[in-house]
Amino acid sequence: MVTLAEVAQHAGVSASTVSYVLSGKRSISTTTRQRVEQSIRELGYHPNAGARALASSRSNIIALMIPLRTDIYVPVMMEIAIAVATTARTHGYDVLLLTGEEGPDAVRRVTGSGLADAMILMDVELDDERLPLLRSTDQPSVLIGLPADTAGLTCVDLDFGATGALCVEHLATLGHRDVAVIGEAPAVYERHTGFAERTLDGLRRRAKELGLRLLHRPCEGGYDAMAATLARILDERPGTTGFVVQNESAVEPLLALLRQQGRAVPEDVSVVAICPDQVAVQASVRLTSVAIPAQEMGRHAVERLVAKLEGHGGDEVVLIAPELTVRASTGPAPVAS
Amino acid sequence: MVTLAEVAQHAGVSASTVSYVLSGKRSISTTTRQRVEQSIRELGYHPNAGARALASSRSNIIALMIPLRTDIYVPVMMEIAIAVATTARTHGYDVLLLTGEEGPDAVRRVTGSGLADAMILMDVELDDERLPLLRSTDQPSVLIGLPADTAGLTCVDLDFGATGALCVEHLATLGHRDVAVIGEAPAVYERHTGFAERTLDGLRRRAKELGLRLLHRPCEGGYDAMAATLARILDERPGTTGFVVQNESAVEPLLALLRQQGRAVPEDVSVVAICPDQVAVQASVRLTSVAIPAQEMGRHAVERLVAKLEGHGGDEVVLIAPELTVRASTGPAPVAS
DNA sequence: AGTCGCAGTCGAAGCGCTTCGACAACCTAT
DNA sequence: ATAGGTTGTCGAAGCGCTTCGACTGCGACT
Repeated sequence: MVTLAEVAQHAGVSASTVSYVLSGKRSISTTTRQRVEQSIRELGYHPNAGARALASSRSNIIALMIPLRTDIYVPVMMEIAIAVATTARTHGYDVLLLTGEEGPDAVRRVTGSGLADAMILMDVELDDERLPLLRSTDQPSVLIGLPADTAGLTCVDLDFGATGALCVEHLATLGHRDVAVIGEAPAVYERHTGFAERTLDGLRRRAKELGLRLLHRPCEGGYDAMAATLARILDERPGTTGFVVQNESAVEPLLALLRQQGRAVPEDVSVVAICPDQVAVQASVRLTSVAIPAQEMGRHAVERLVAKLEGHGGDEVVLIAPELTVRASTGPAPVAS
Repeated sequence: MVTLAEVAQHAGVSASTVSYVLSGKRSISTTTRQRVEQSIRELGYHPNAGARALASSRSNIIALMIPLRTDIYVPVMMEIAIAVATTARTHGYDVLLLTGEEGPDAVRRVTGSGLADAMILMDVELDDERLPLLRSTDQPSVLIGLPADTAGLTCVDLDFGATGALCVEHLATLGHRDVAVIGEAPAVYERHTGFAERTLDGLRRRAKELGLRLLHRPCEGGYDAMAATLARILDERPGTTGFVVQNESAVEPLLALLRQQGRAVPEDVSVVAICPDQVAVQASVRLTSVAIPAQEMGRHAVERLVAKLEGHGGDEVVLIAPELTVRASTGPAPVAS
């Protein structure tokens, strides 16, 4: 284990000089710098993270708290996590992975121990139990998702309200009057996850403004659940010609079921999905969709956080504007019979 | 920020005593222990991670290196990552998330800086470029996946060879003679990912032993790719009645296409999948499958690693025995026409 | 009664780094 | 020529913890 002192000795300078070469916090003559860098390379020196953290009270670690539930919107979470990790690296930070399991205790532990300099929370509920703690510490943090009360918090999220509105608008423009919403699993609404409720809000509001009839049904993923849900919808509103789907794992089952019932997409019914682009493209019908910009969300979150850590940039809510991409699953409403 | 010294003063003991109360490395009288614990609670003390790491040269952090590619077997990776994180916590470790992006450099950085005490590598290729480094440091590590040469390494993986064999056996028992394998994307084979090649090996070997004809085709996920692949297979081997699928995102497209072509599952053709149970259960036909035990793999990996860190347990290859669950997608081969 | 061992506690020496103040050497302006 | 400012370097003081050796009583041996 090579230490700073050894590098210093090897280069014939003092330890502090080596430190300044590394941090760039004081000017160093070119010759000295080069000599030191040379020694660092020759000796294969790596600064010790613990010592650094102790002396500077900065760990250069960002904690990322991901939801424990592995059953829901997994690819999105994964993509965000990876985007966070890679973006963090470009700013010189590493990422500590926390699962929701510990709940608020994890927040306490991490802030208390100085393990991480800051944290990013995912899967934020409207009235999340971690928020009071977060507000009470001076630990910089960013939420991915939008709680009910954003006062004193920095949040990054897709504008799900606008997303809902956009879906309705698209279907309305095509002449659809009866629209069904296939939502997330009931559990997601029960724990008041912001994005699901906001989407629904946006859908309802815009539908009302445009005079559409809207039927919302939560739906577990999978074929059987989707079959039951679809049957109920068509029973209640036989004239439904437009679908908005906000549950990745219901998309393919829905398409299969529609096909099976002889309803052609997009000739007879139109389907708009809210999902990552990859899902939309890989489906059996290329889906008109509003993308969930997972990477962008992860990147933004880290960038806000780094800004905070560097002193500039305060609390702020970043809502990413939704974009609807028209593909092959939506078309004009069939002429009413 | 409360320090050890403050706790010590508050409790009327020396700093070292507090330290020993915390670590349990020396015996402490019950009364002293209680007094110290009381002070810790009252002051809300949290040991400083950096100081601890510096003094003890142990960070209590495990690094987890996940593949950067988000396009492939994502849910499995996510599930493993979460299992690693939660299992690590139960042993008092936190998890640092590294993406494959940095490659071998990440290994160097982490071992060099003492940031982590040990590491877990996922998505190991047969001839992985990180292995030489791993062998040359004394940093404990565990691989999830199996490289070509396991000498001096600890590995945890599903026994993919046996998995392949098991799939073939099941189909053979049902009387199928012509079996097609829908494999992972070509890129997966090109970079010599162990699990894909081993599965193929197992499939081929057992098929040969049992006298089956086997046709292997790599396949990108998604509907279009699957359509093209299926067409080629049926063109080349019209008598194919058994399918083994090892690409989650090809499963549903395959089922849809078969249905569309009037081939009933399981009456006309049987399908065996290699995928997490959740996928098998949620598919439009409940799939006979060999489960990928993601959680178990993550848990095992951490437990091996902790054993190593505590000094017992050396290098070892843990191959998890595959289990095939019969569901609704396989049945007797149709009588030959 | 004297000795040994052990449980329980303390003091002090670091762990490897950052950072502050000091200082020497040099370069301008006056 | 001198005061003042820069620039580059160094020494030393920690950061908060762990851990080693040493010390003090005490009960259990001979």
